[in-house]
Amino acid sequence: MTKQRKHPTLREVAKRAGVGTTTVSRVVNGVEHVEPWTMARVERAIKELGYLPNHAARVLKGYKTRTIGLVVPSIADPFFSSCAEVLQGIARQHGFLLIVLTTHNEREMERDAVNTLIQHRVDGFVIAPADAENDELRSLLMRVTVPVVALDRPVAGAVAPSVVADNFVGAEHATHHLIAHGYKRIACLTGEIELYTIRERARGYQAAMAAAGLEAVLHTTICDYASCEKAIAKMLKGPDRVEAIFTLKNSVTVDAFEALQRMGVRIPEKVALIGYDDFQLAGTVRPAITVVQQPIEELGKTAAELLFRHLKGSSAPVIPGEARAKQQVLLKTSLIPRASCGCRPDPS
Amino acid sequence: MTKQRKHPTLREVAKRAGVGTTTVSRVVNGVEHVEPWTMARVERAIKELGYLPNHAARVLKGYKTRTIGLVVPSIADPFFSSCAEVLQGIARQHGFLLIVLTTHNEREMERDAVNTLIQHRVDGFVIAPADAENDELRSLLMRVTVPVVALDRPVAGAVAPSVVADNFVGAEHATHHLIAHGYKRIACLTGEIELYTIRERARGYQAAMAAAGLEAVLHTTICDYASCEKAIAKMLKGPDRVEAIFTLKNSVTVDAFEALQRMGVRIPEKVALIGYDDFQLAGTVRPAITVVQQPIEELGKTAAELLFRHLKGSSAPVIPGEARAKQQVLLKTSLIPRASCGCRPDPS
DNA sequence: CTGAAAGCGCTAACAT
DNA sequence: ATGTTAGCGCTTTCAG
Repeated sequence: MTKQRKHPTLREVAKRAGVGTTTVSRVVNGVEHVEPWTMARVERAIKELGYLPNHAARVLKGYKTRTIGLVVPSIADPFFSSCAEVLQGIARQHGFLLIVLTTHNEREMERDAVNTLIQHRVDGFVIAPADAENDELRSLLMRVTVPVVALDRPVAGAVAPSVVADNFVGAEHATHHLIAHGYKRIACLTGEIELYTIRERARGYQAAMAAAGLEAVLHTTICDYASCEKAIAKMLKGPDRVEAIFTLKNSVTVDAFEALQRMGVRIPEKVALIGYDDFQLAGTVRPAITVVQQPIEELGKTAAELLFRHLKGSSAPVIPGEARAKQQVLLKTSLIPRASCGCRPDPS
Repeated sequence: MTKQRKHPTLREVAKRAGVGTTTVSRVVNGVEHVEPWTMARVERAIKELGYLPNHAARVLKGYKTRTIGLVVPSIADPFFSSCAEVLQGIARQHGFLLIVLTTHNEREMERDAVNTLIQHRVDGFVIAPADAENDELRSLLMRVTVPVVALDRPVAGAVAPSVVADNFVGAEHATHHLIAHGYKRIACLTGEIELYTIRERARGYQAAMAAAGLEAVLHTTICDYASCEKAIAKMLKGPDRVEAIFTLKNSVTVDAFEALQRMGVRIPEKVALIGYDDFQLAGTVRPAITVVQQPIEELGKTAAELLFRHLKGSSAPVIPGEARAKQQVLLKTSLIPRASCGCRPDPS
């Protein structure tokens, strides 16, 4: 019952079919100039041996690897996993494989990830850089000779085209919305302020507040439920009582909602709430939470399409670094008005 | 400003360092017997050229690819993306890469995925089979000479070791819990009954009902909010009014909750609810939803560890198919009692 | 301690 | 229409 221990090679197929290796290669690659009869025998041999071409050998011969990479902070994060899903789908359509690497927003892991991808000779990759101002990453990317697309966060110096959501305008818009409701004291809660996206959102909030002549109240150190509850509890007492809260990331939105609920603070009557980023039950909880929704699928799709456009276009010699198209795509977010901002009286 | 267009080769490094290719290879692979001075020069050349070994060439020489695959229905699904995250992390610890392939539970895509992985000569892979009874997959897996681990769903015939949660007992337990609360008419709602996991859960529900001498009311065609609401509306009227609902998958749980809420049916007073699978806001909504929680991280971790144990162990010739260890790991689920089952009076 | 050379499996001239 | 052959970049005996 001994099965073949090794993968059959093209030569073995050739021998079995009684033909030369070239012929087998032709059949495998669907090239013409093969007698139907020969072809049949070769195909039979292939089937019998369960032959599958050795990818490494093909790559060594100069073939593309037909593999792309995705470098993201985390794949468990719904945002990035959705992007990954889209990217994987499009890659598959093109007959490409997807290698996923996570960085947890650490520069070192990011560098390793990119190097690994280069070493594996991927044909291109998509990356959500931990830090836009990372010089090491920039120069690394500069030397890369395959297409690279930045996702969700740009790379400074236009080293690669990028596809990002308009965090600034999204946050500005949400803040505006709160202001239009008549709230004056609007606080903004977040953590991970070191991230590009969060910083942009914070800037948007501040800009909207400044434009309305309102004082910005920005807490950037909310890292868990406890810190969130504490911050909110403090904001709710005293003469400067906050009337509305704008949370800049999903986890903080949920924590804030939970805290408000536990403290028995009615939303939006006592405090209004808007969160950045939509999530599964945002419309189901009571009150339903108003959020800024990001075009997640579209981000992934656009990045993928951009990548493959460069991939297909660059059968001509690839241009590295600065000469690359400096395409920067900025995608619109949308405000999903639900109940928590005060837009509608809580529905039945 | 012309950058090198191609990747530098080992030979180029050798030439530049004025040594033979063997020496460079030794330095790259950290083998001894290299004069410090020679080593220094080689390392300098490597740095200057930005040399990274060509993975394909190494593989062709018989190296392992140090790559593993993951074949799952969807990577956007929180369950599988969490598994993917864990797997990726463990792979990285071992210096391995992760290739992700999605099947959408379609046999054809699954077959293609496995073939692709074989072709890429991955060192092993984890797969969540669309269908345990798929003969084609079974024979395909039989011929595979690298370690394979089934995740979340087993493969019939013990063709590969598997790591799955105990869906049957989990559902049985939840149903028991409802019965213990005194409910008699307990309905079970789900879709995708063709999936192994769902079928097991349905069996668990039926077993528990039968054991209690209760009549099972099983709806297996809930596919969206509308069908869910309709089914619930019907169950709520008439003399056979349902007292409790057990939903077998996340989306149905959420839909059921939403429907009950919209219809103004109080939970758990009018109808109790337990859902299979925990989710982000299950504890935050009011009433908080009682759920069967799966050990997601542990599933991923166990599968990964199993895979790498086989990977490391099998430096000895690999045994294909039936001879492989028929390890079947069954992981416990846990019931998270919250308010929706009637366990606690709604907390403040 | 170091280098020359063989060959992994495949494709693509170049014969025939 | 089909076979022969030379490498792709690397590791690895085997000699020096």
